[in-house]
Amino acid sequence: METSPNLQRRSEKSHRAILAAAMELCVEVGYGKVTVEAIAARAGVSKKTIYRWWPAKGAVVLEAMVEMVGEVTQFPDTGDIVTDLRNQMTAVVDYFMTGPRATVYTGIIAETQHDEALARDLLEQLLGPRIEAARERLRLAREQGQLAPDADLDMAVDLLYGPIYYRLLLHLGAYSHKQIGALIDLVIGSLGPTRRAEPPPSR
Amino acid sequence: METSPNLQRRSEKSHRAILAAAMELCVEVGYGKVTVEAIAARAGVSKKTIYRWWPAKGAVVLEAMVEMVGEVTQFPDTGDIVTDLRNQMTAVVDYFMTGPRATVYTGIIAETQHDEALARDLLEQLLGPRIEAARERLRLAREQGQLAPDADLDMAVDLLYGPIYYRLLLHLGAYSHKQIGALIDLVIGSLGPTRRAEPPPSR
Amino acid sequence: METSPNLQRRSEKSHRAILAAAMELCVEVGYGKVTVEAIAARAGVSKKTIYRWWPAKGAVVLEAMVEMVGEVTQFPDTGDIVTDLRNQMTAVVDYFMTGPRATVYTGIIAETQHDEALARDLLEQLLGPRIEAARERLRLAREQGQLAPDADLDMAVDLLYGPIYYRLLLHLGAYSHKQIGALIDLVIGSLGPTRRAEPPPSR
Amino acid sequence: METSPNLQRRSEKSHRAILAAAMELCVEVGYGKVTVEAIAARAGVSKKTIYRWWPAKGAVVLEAMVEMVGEVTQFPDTGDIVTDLRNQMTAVVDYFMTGPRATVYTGIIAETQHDEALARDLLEQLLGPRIEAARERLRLAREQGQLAPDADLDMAVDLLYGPIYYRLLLHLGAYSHKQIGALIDLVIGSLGPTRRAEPPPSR
DNA sequence: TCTTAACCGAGACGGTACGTCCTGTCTTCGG
DNA sequence: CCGAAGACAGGACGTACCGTCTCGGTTAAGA
Repeated sequence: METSPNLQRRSEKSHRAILAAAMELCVEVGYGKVTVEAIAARAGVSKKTIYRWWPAKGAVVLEAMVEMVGEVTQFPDTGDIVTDLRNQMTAVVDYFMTGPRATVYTGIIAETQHDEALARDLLEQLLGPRIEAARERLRLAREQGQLAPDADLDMAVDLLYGPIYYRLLLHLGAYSHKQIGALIDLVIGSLGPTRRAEPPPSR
Repeated sequence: METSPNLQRRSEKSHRAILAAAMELCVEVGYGKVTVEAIAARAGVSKKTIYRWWPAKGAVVLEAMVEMVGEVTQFPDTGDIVTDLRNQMTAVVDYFMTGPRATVYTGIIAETQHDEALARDLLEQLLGPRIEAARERLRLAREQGQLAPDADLDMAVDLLYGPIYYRLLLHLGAYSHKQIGALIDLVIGSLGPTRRAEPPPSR
Repeated sequence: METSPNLQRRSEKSHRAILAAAMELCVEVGYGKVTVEAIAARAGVSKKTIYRWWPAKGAVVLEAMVEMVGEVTQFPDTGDIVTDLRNQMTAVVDYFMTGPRATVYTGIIAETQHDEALARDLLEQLLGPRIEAARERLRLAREQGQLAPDADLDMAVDLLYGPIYYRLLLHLGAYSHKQIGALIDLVIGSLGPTRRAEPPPSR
Repeated sequence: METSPNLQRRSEKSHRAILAAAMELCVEVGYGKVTVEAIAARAGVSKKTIYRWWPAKGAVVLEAMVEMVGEVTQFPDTGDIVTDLRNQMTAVVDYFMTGPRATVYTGIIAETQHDEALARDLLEQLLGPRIEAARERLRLAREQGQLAPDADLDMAVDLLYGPIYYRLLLHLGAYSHKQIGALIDLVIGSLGPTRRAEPPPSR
């Protein structure tokens, strides 16, 4: 005995129109200038319909973004950790951090700074899975001896992605493919099975 | 022949009251909920006076922040690069990325995502000088043989600060002092005079 | 096929609250000191709602006034033109030009001096109908032989109402009932069926 | 030994520049859109200087107007009251109630509706003297037997000027020269030495 | 096949803050 | 020491979105 057989009666047409309108507007006028009213107008939808299904603008755009991501950010496993990282990170930078999509992405991240719920969603739906995938790929590499057995995988992820986001969000210019390569070499090198001399023990 | 012989200068009293009010309010209610109106009211100042000297809320708060920074972020040179980095980065994290000031700082960074002028100011007034100081300190260390002679200083800075900002802005939790130490060891280690084995040539 | 089948109509409650608040405030603090903000606050209404339906303060107050006028200014026909004029003009002076309503009325008239649209509305909604009614009553009197067959009705209206508005707006003191009587006697007398001697041809 | 030798140190140059600027601006953009700031800017004068000598915009413009009036509104006595009234009233209508000066004049009158001091000044400086002159001229005519010995001169003035101001301020269209003539004929006729039949006693 | 209840578009609503404008006062500094 | 230049506090302006709330009209499930 279902209590709510058709609770989910949302119109698929409206749903898609809203996501499409949101993404279009973000690209056209920039995330910051997009308003719920404009999305509704563009989608030919009432504001009420948007607020029925999403709590705020950020959530709409996030869903539109998540939908778009698709498999762009997968690690197509070649067996070599450096190659795989290079492929994936290059794709991420090209897709999310360059061109019109960049401002959409940074706009959402900006919004998460004063919207906890959105921060949670961003982490769960977009970031988390990819961080987890990266860690997984690194773990595999470690098992295969491509990394030192005691390599700190969490820090490895931070070292790989941190600089990229840092430069993006602080307006220091996005990384080029070449710089990404150098970054990966450096990070993987320092975690590699043949270790550098221990640094002087520091308190 | 002076071009502007008797320009009336801004009231120092109002100026200080505005900055103080802005910072207080940010701490009390969070950057996102601060409004120009509230700053004006708190400072006992007309809105016009704020708009006369700053283009928007972000600029006011940025100036208040810059004023507060003082010497918190200096590198008190002990001669050892690792110790100095640890001191400085710990101070930065404690000061900017923890407690009530954190949301102020992330709030401003968020605002720069849709305010180019503010982005420029943030870079010039807050970030730039500190990045430059870090690079300078690293250059000195390299000259003193504490880093490999071909160490890429720009990337070093990215590797040191990137993960910290990345975790802050993407809500992954701020670094502990211990993690900062580990990060520095890793980065400096990989750039140290005794090099790790070359990573396998990639691609 | 209806063109606008489901236009949401204005809230009658807000509408009435706004008009009431406007009139109250005018009486309390004087037309000149009433602001749209205050009307909105008093009516428990957002400013937007006022601006949605009226272009400016003057229009709101005018509508409130028009609504209040009711039948105050009718000509209850007794058959005698002098009596009827006296009744009506006395009512007009008492109602519009004395006591708290006076400043409301003069305030609106003042506003029409730099607001063409309001001037039009004042004429159409308040003044015009009453001028027309007066002319109509005079026409009837002329037909009944109470006025000369060639009496200029337009000028008669000007002569009757002109002095009243003139004294009001130029701060010369409102007419007393007695003066109104004398005015009417003079004007109707000069247009009566038994004419005065022609004035000496001039120029 | 004068105690206040230069109490009246106002700069004649500034004074004239202010009045000129005020009048120019009124004509150019309309009384309602003139601001003290604009007058000061146009006159090359500080706002303070304006407020030192006048209480508000209206007073400045009023003085400018008074200065302009000159002898436009005199009654050049020809011996015939109708002719003299026609000359004077025609001049008044042409000068004050037609063309660009009209909106200046109506603007000031509008302002007097919420500025008592200005109302007083208008009466004393502009209106009063002219009303008095008109009454004086009528008194002379009465003494010369051109009016009935018991003619009510105050009401005569109201009847003559009332309709003109009424039509001006209520946007009913200014009187033509011809209408002015008819108006004068009617009013003087009704007060002339050869009286019309008494109107039927009313009430 | 006919309810009937949720969804839908449209957009009015109470709010809040925006950034601008002008007022009338106050301050600075050059002539 | 006057006065231009203009900064200042105050406060209303009219606008823009927010998120909520009616309205009827449409639609699809289930009776």
